Amino acid sequence: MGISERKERDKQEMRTKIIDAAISMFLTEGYEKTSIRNIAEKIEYSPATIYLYYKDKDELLYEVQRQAFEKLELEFHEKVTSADPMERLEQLCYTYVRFGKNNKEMYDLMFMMKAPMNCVEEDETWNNNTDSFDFLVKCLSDCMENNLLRFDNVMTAALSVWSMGHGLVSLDVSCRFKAMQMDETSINIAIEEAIGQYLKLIKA
Amino acid sequence: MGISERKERDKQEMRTKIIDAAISMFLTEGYEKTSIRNIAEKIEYSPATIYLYYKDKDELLYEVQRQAFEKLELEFHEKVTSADPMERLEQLCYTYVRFGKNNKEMYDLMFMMKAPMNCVEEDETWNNNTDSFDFLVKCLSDCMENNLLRFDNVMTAALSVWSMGHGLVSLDVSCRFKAMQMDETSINIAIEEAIGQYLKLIKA
DNA sequence: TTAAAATATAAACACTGTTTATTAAATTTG
DNA sequence: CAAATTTAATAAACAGTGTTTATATTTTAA
Repeated sequence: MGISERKERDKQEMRTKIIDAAISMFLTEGYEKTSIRNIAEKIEYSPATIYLYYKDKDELLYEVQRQAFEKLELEFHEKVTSADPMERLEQLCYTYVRFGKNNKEMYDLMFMMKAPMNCVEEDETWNNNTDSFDFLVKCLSDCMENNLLRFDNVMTAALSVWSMGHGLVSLDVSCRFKAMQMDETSINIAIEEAIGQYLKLIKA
Repeated sequence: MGISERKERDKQEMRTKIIDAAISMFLTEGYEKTSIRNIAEKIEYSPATIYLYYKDKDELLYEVQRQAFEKLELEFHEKVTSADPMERLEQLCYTYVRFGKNNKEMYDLMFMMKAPMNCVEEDETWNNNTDSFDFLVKCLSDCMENNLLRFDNVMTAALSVWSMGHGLVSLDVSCRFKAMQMDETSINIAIEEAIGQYLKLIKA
């Protein structure tokens, strides 16, 4: 029965073909400005064909998000290498913010896009990013077990650290730091300073 | 020459009619899902008429943002009333976060929408929100002049405080706290805790 | 080789923001 | 007051969107 296996391979190949085109276009043009027709044109298939492999445009986004979170997690495992818990936390924070700044469009798809989150729904779909989040929680627990942090609740700690990191990145990604009359390099410096400062503040 | 004045009044009235419809629809349905045709239908005019009063859909958004920032500033002046600088900072932080949580769709238009910021352009358009930001800077300066804060640079301080506040609100608005397996009330409590915690941390 | 199943697509539907040519109304001028 | 002109509103069209359906085309099974 090699035939049905080859068919399955072909199907996966096609899905990959589509998602690769989608990724590259989402990242260069953004989600909204990328149309199914454009993706279809890029892979030289008709628009309707895409709907044989993905339910709708949102499902393309979910898959892209999945891969993006994989990439973030990989970055964590590559860059958060210290044995010292506190040093690990520092590496984690800098890695997170730099990941956002180096992959702005991707960061937008992961953490800022509101459209397909659909606050209401129950969603199996959004079991994403828990890995990365768990990574943070683990790191914070390690610090707090050794009384290295001025937090008394791990979840509040995680919420705080994440919010600080996300605040810095997302205001930058959405260009809101324009409100501060500073040039780009000054802002970049200030952002790194802010992280360092924050890390000092939360140290016990 | 009362005629041209009445015409000017009529024109303003029409602009108000349009923007009021736009606001209410942006806030209930969101910017993307609100169409010019829907707005036109609501005010019982043809879609093309709107273009006689506003250049395009983005210009509607800019006007809505302007009014939203006015509302935030008003809230600041209403709720940030203490004479004590440090107490003022606390009031400011809580006011900001609660404003975001009570006006999620509006907060999205103000601080999260990427579309019409157009990072590149020079924009006179985006002289918004500087008032609110200046309010924060003033508040922080007052604190720091009295050595009440563990910051040594006002701009870094402003960047940090804003990022923390924005991080908390925007992750909530965009439903990303779903990654933490917590119910809504727990998250709301944790957010308020995080602010209190942060304020303690930055106190000298 | 023919019948059946899987795959791809053209065409259509109901939308979108925006522009243009046309019509209707209000105002100014002779 | 009537005619000419400016102003205001719109219908219709353009080029685009996500998505569905009915129609080929190709591949597999009998």
